[in-house]
Amino acid sequence: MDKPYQPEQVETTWQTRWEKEKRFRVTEDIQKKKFYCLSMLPYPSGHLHMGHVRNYTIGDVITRYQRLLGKNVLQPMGWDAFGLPAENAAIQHKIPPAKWTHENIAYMKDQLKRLGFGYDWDREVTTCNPEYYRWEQWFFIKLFEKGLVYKKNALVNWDPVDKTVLANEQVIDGKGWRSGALVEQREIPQWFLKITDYADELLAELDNLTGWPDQVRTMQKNWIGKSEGALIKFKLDASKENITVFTTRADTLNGVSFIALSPQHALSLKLATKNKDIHNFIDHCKNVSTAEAAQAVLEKKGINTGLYAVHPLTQALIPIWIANYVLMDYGTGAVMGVPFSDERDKEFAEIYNLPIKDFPEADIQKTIALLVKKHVAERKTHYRLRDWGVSRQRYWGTPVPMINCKKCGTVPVPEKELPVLLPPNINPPADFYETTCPTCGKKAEREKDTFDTFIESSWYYARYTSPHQDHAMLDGRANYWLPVDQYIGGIEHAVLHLLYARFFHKLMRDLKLITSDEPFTHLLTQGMVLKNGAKMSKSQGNTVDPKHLIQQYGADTVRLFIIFAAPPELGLEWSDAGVEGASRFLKRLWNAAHDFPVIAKPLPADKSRQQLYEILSRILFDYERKQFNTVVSGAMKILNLLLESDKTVQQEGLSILLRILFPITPHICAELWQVANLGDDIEKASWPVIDETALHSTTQQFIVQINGKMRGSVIAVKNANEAVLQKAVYADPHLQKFIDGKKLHKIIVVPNKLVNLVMGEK
RNA sequence: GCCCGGGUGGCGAAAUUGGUAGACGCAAGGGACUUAAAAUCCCUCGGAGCUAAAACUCCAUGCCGGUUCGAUUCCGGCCCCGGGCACCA
Repeated sequence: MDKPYQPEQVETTWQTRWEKEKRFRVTEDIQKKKFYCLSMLPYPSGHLHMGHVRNYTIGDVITRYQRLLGKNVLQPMGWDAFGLPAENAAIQHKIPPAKWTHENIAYMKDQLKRLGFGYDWDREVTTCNPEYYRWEQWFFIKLFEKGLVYKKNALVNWDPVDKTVLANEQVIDGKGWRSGALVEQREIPQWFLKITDYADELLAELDNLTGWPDQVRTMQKNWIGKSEGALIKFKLDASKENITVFTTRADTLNGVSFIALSPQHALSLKLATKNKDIHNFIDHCKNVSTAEAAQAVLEKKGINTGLYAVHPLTQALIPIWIANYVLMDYGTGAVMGVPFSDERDKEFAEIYNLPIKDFPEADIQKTIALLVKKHVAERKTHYRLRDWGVSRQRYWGTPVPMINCKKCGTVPVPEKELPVLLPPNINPPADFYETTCPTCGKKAEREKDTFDTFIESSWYYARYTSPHQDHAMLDGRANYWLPVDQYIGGIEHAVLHLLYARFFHKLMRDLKLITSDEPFTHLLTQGMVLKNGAKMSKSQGNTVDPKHLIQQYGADTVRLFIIFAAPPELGLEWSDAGVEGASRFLKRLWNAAHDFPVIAKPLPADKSRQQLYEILSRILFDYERKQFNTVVSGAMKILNLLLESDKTVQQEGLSILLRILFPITPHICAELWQVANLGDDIEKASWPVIDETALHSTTQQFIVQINGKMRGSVIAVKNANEAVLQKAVYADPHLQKFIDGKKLHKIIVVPNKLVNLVMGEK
């Protein structure tokens, strides 16, 4: 009687062995080809969810596959540990954010280990530890010294009842999520990184990122949004002032029927001081979240300023309005309203009965050239991309390492005083921020704000390469491992995280910390694991904890199922059904490996062996294109085939089967490799290759189509030509009725696959 | 609203990228084994028509149209679902 398959026992055995042998610890080895495989690090929210399992299983499959190909593979793991949920937990359950975070990390780390992922834990990064964020503070100061950092006023969501700044996520239908109060946009001073200085390079290099999905490259291209247009000046009728608009359609200048200003435009604000109606309108416009999506769906509203601008060509007077759909962040905060050619302008014009002027559209480039010549316009390249606001009015984040001195202004904290540590608790004593100015020595105050957590996730991948380095942000090891060869993470990060990380890489390069231009050469954007049709998230309370599945079926079954359920890039609606099938397959594999005979060297040239290698060649192809779900189907086909095959192929087949499944279900394959007497350690075996002799055959099946419709098939010699195939088709009794009484016009042959006879009436 | 994806049996999906639509699996139904159940094994399984059964025919990849000998795949238009929209991560 066979020994029954007990996953937990098998998995513990192998996990213990791998840990003891430090199997996944790697060092720089110039003799071997390196491969850096990275999965996006998790936010330690409490438990792993199915999205994590999917992400990390894909990463582990690629890692173990590359190891079997003989490469020196680095696969690290860490924790994106700063963020809003820790503060919410602190408020709701009175747990300090640090305690909550570290407990979550301990729990989730256990879960990752239980799933058998091959990480080099020696390189673990936890972003809320001072050893990590001190280098972020150091780096920020370097950028400040280089002039890549500046401070300016910017809008935030303000909850007037709770008296706090709200994240966009915390604004629901324009109201604060806890207080229910109508939010207000409020202007406060904030730090910005000059990502726009890098806009051209970030855009141009997208063309070189051929290992990235086109989808992501397109999204980033559109996000950067480079557009060639013109600045056009409109003189005010009643004064010497001007309004400058940016337009990509200077050729529509003749169709202008109004000028629309953003409510935050300097002229709008100036008018508000004198005119109560305008003041009230601008105030009213503030009652909306700063999120672009919220503003884009607003009903269009405006107010007439009573002022007029002079049309630069016709000298006609054009009314100036303030409109809620004009964004201050884009262009100059003022647009020329051309209802005839622009949908939004048209909608606005219809609401306020502004004229819609008909005019012939002209060539844009020629018109701009002409307008420039007449001194009416100035060529301007504009980017949709805005500088990155990195200040957050929060406790649980990296403190901004700056000091505000009344006399000297803003001064960086001296390098030797880094790191600037977090306050001891969420409501620090008033004197906590008191300090002295490093320049003049007088009393001064430290910055209370912390950094956007996107900063931590913009360079963690580099820090993994230089673990335990206390004297520098990165060291020489970084250039051995970077860039990352394969990055895997959710499609929801297609723009923000991946663009910021690219930006940071270029900043680190320009500060001579690394030499490469881009951080990630290949990117796999895994589809989201959905529950009830929506993204699994803690705030929606629809996460699924894999804990019970692992307990019931074991890690290999969970890994196998999540890989089998859908191709990596597609969304996956979660359902527990189907896990049973994965478990059943592993039991059948277990039993088969115990039953199959050990035979020395038969290698018969039979049909099963040919099929075995046909399936294998497909599997090897699927590994290369990372379509792992069909690797699993292929493995199932091989097992089905072997169970029906002659004993002579069974051991050869099993050896192949275990090796191609090993990256997906490593524990059971390692165990069965020993059981089947194939060796002590499956990782010492080479990756399977195709035996061409097994595939050798002289004949081939050809699909027969008549007028493009499949009507049967014929067997013919390999590489058969038109004449041979025609003869075979005409000789086939089954195909007679499609041929009789018809005239052959044309024969189309797809080599070794198909023949199509195009026929008509005689 | 704007940008990017997706839509194929009851369900997850496949189709080596323009050439056999539905591989592989789940669920379901029937059978074998069993005192019984579980487990396991075998068979059926998109729809309609025609059959005693097979064979065969037609329809079918969100909807409408186009290109092609041939379209799930390419092009145009629409509908629905998901992701992102700069302070969720």
